[in-house]
Amino acid sequence: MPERGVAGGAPARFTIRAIAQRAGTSVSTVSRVLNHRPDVSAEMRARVLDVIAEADYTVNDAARALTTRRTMMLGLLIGRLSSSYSGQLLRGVCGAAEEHGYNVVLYTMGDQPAQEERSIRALLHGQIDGLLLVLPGGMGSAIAQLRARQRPFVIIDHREAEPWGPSVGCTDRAGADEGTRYLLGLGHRAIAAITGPADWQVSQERLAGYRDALAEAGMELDDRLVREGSFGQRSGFTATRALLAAVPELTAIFAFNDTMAIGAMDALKDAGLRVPRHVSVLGFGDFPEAAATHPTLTTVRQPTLEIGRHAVGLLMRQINNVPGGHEPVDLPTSLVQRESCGLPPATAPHRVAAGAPGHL
Amino acid sequence: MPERGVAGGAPARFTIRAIAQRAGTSVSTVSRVLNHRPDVSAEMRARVLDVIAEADYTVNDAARALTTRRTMMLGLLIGRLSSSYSGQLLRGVCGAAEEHGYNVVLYTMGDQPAQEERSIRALLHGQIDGLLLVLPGGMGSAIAQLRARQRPFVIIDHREAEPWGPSVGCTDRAGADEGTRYLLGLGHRAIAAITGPADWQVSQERLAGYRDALAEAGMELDDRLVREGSFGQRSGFTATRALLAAVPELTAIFAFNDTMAIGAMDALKDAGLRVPRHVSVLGFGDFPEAAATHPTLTTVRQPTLEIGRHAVGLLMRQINNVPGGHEPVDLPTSLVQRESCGLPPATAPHRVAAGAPGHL
DNA sequence: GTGAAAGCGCTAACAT
DNA sequence: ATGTTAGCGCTTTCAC
Repeated sequence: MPERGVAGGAPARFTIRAIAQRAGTSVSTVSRVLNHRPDVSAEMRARVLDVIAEADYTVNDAARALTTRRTMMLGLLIGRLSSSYSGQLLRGVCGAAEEHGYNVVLYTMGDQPAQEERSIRALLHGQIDGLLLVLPGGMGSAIAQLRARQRPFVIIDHREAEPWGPSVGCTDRAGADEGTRYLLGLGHRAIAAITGPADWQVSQERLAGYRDALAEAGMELDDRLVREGSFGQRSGFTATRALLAAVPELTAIFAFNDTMAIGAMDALKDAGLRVPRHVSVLGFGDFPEAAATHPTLTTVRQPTLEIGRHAVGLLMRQINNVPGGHEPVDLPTSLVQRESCGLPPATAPHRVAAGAPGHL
Repeated sequence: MPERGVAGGAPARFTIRAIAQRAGTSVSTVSRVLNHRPDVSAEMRARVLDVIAEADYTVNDAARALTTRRTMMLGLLIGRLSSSYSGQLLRGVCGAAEEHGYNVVLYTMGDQPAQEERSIRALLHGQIDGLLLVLPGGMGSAIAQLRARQRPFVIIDHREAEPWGPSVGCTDRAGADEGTRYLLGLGHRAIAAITGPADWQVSQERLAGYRDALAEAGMELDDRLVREGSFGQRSGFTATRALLAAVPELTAIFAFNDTMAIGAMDALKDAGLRVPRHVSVLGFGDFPEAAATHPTLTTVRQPTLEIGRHAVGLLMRQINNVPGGHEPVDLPTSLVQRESCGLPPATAPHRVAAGAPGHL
């Protein structure tokens, strides 16, 4: 419940008029100084600046927004805030926004559906100048509304069905392809995949890339080797256990994000297997913790920070009516080789020799 | 560089005046309807609402902010966005803000010092109605400025020197005390501590709690058992290695946050030691991943989400001129027992028997 | 219960 | 280079 009008808001402050009077000039001149306009004499500028400093004056952004029709605020609508992914994205978005003189308003979706309404309303109300949407999938109606209203928006890590709108993602499919080929190149043949939620577009793309690589090597996708995860660590753990039980001969696991890869390594170690000696683990994302695990995680780098930056750039183009920037963009992924992938063990299945089954 | 005035901003929309005309009434009546005022006849309200719906009208928040002197926006200034801690906090803050009809503007500090200036400027400019500050330490000048201007603010997880300002944290000292006593109760005597950065207040508090518990048990703090970490996973890993080398007889490690605890478990496993059979590990925070590690992490729960919620509550009181809420508040910590702590091994040092030194 | 009118503090023509 | 003035779209007295 909004508590509007409950009591007085901000304390009274100086206005541009007061500054003008004290400086013995007009409000427009003060405004010019405030906005760094060139057409003010040096001495006048200095005088005004002096008065401003002395009075400890600050402009009223609400008034400015009312006349300029710009709030200098961007919105960012995002779901699961807890993940490492979101942290990176936030950093990219905030950093880039700042460079454009913009601030970022955060809208979290929580668990409720249709929570995106708040952010869209804000955009429509002119509280923000543009909106960045991080959507796992669906949500077409919200997009349609924004499009109909012609308000600036950019979708992150998701591409709508045609007609395409402005979006920024990465080469998920090619990245998964490259990762899988890397594993194949090392000599692995039984490569398991722990996917993300099936209805997320990125999961589908990465699975397609995985399949591409197998096909290229003349192999088919083996259903026993594919498990659906939730992008959470626990799901990587349990999927790996199931995989180990069902397909003892596997020598590599490709987790479709780093968090699940960490869970997978946990499960492997727990089963008495060493990474990468017995089983190689490949992640996707290159989250900050990928470099902190032990062994460090080899992973397909998702340029999350750059995606955030790029999305802001596109949004700024729309806000400033610069042509272009309305088409989907995919930033390149890259393979980051660390310690968690190696040659497959000479003899398989090695599980038998390794012993130490853990408390399965 | 702000791109103000580069081109037209938002497209023209309906105004309250247009709605009034179409509904055959006055702007004030429309305003009353908009603000759910009771003094409007039912039929008039219905008529206005109809017109609003038909015209797809939305209020202009900038204009509203100008007259009410309220933007319905809160600021949140925070450093390291990548940590799990910040994700939890963001969720708490955003959720609580929403319940008050508020949105949250994010200000990240990045690496630059004095980056807090932007958020404070925003508060002073009336772009936000209040500011939440997450500060590791110091930053007294910023606080002083806010205090001098009488603008609403609340500090999170840090308590200023007297005169105290409004702040919300948790019982770090008591929590560390309880955690250490738990370990002592299990029979551990050689309990190592991996602290956070020495200049962070929370590090100091937790260290004091650790010392309290030892003192209570008639023990003194052993310098060899205390290592300074950075709250990052890697630092937990390296600190544990150093600890293992220096004090082979240690049977428990108390990491001052969960991230370092995870790094510690990694190092332990890498050295061929089982958790908790050979060494117990206790964390601090109860971050989401604490329940996802293997073994799951026993930890001192820091009510991060609640801290965020509580801070918002305090801020709202200030904004609404409700008395109180200007003193420091510490929310209670609690011990979450999971799997990573157990009895110390019967014979120590067990390292000798365990073998498998890893690639130290 | 409803309407008229006065701002909120700023920017941006337009004049000089 | 500087000043005058008309809004931006809303809320809010104050009349009626």
